[in-house]
Amino acid sequence: MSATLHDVARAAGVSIKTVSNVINNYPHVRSATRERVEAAIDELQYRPNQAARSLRSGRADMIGLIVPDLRNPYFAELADDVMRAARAHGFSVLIEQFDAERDSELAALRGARRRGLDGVLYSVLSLGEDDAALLDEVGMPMVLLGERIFHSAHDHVTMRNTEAAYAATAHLIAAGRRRILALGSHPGEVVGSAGLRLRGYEAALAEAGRELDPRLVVPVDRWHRIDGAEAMRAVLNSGVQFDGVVGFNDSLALGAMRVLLERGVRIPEEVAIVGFDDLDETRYSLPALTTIDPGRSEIARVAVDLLVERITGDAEVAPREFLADFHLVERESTRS
Amino acid sequence: MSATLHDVARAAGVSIKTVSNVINNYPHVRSATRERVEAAIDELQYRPNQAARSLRSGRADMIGLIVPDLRNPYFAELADDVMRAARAHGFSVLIEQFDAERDSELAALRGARRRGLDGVLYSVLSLGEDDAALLDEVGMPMVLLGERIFHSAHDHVTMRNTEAAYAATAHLIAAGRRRILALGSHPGEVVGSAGLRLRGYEAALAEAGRELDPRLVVPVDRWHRIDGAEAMRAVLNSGVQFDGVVGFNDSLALGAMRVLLERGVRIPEEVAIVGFDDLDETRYSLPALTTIDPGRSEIARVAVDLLVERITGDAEVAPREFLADFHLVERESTRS
DNA sequence: CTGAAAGCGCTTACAG
DNA sequence: CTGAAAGCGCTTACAG
Repeated sequence: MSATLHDVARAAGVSIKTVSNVINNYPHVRSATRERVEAAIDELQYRPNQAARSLRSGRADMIGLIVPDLRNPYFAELADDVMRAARAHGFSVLIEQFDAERDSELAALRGARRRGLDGVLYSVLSLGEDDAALLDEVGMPMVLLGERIFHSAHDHVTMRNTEAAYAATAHLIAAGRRRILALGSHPGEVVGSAGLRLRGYEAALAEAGRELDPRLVVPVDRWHRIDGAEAMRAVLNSGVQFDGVVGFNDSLALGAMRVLLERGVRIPEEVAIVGFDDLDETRYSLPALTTIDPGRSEIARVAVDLLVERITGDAEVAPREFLADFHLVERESTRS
Repeated sequence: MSATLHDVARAAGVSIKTVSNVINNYPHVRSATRERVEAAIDELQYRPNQAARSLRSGRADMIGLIVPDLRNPYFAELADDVMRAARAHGFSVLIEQFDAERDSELAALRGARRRGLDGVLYSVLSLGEDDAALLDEVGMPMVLLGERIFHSAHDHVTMRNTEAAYAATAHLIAAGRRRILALGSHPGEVVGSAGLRLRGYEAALAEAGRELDPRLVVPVDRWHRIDGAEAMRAVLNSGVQFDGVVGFNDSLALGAMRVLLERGVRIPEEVAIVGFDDLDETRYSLPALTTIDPGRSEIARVAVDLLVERITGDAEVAPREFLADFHLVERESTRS
């Protein structure tokens, strides 16, 4: 078995409390004592037992990240950002994925509790406003990412969906595009990302004095590449004319772009495209995709900061909302 | 505070041992007793304290996955596969990323120990054969993924690099390609993936009675998209003629493909390309990329199985090696 | 600046 | 089939 605090204390000729003080960088330890203890630690290859520490202190120094799917590059990049932010606070990150079904999402939330985490970042997907009560059952500090639940008692970090979609659409209008497709709507949705982004699209058209042509608002099921490709195929087959596309995320835009290129449509000459998310790969597509940088790394950093504050500090602060700064990244797909 | 075993025991009128038996599905509990205990658990919303459980049992039911970088889709997809495999055994996965520097890799290994994990899956990058001793210091069950360290005392799960590269190259030869680029070599490397794949490339040429033209073996620094793009640019500028490319991974192949398309080279008519890894996105590139499916989900499953066996079972079994089955996935980039 | 004691909430032996 | 006791390895709160 590996060495314990007692073994180190015995070897260094001090009490276990003093060893604990050294390990936890308690400042008032005489430096001679500290050195003796450190020598014993090295000698015995002592490593604190995390379970014992956790049991006594009530802290695991670990947070959960509950996301739909790491194969989706958006969440993989978010996970990377979150892990870096957490590390800066000395926290590890346990990632829990869930599938498209609601039950799987609830199971992931319950799992967080079972695993003895200190708190969770939860990227809401299927749960809606009616589920706010379920969130309270999680029973630990939680920060929400994403859009669905607006009136919950939790901190909430997200992007400026509507403003960003406005900016993306206005960018195409300024480039002289007359008929702009909104690719990725979820009909009937109001508070989700799709609803908010559609609002920005509409606002930009209204601002420019354009009529909204409902045939240009293209609904999709999910926001994966395949959905963008299929929707674009349907649009092309329907004969609707357009010269610009606002993809509600990069995957949709990339899927649509692939179909356009396949059909021999020139980008950006005939059709200009903007996406959303600034995925790493948008820099490497051909043409490189103009997109909205939603401030994801800022979102990750702020979300971790808020969560750590809840974990370590006063839990009685009122729920906070943070909206990250975004900006348009202009690349080849809209450059004339 | 939340309820403890004692609270439940008191409410159900039994000892804490009986509650523990119910929670752990110990079979010999009278069903009337079980029901009474379960009612008390529901009533009090009791959840076992994971730290206490862990301290007493010596098990955390958590494994580490140490990988270079989740932004790299290969590792994101691997992480997804590993998490699914681990869940089937009731284990969670703590992901620890490291950067390109050796020190960061060592820190990740040390962190695994500090976090009280039961074991780790470690995807070796910078550490070499000389570091085998360091691996033993990790002091917990470990399964290696990848190539670098061959003679270690640990289980090792990997793909058939040489055979797969042979198959990729042979596929291009069979399609009538005469001058095939090997994109992604690491000069001087023997036991790493690059060395092994180069060997397969060479073997396929030899088998077909072709001479090896050293100008067709293109070294790169790392295996990211940008490296494939830059290397391809250099090749095109050098004037070396070729009609086929074996990219040593998909990212290199996709980066090279982008540059070829930019220069107006037709794929596959003028140049056919094969990659390695079967990343999700190779299905959606234009043209879709022919690639090697290295059996990654099998690798993840077997690696988790071996690790769980080490954790729960007899640790004295000799180190095992497992090579996954691969296959060539033919898509547009080589289809004539 | 350091120590002796208590106890976090479980599971593990053992007993009956 | 169930119970009473011990103890996993720390940190906390207190004392000096």
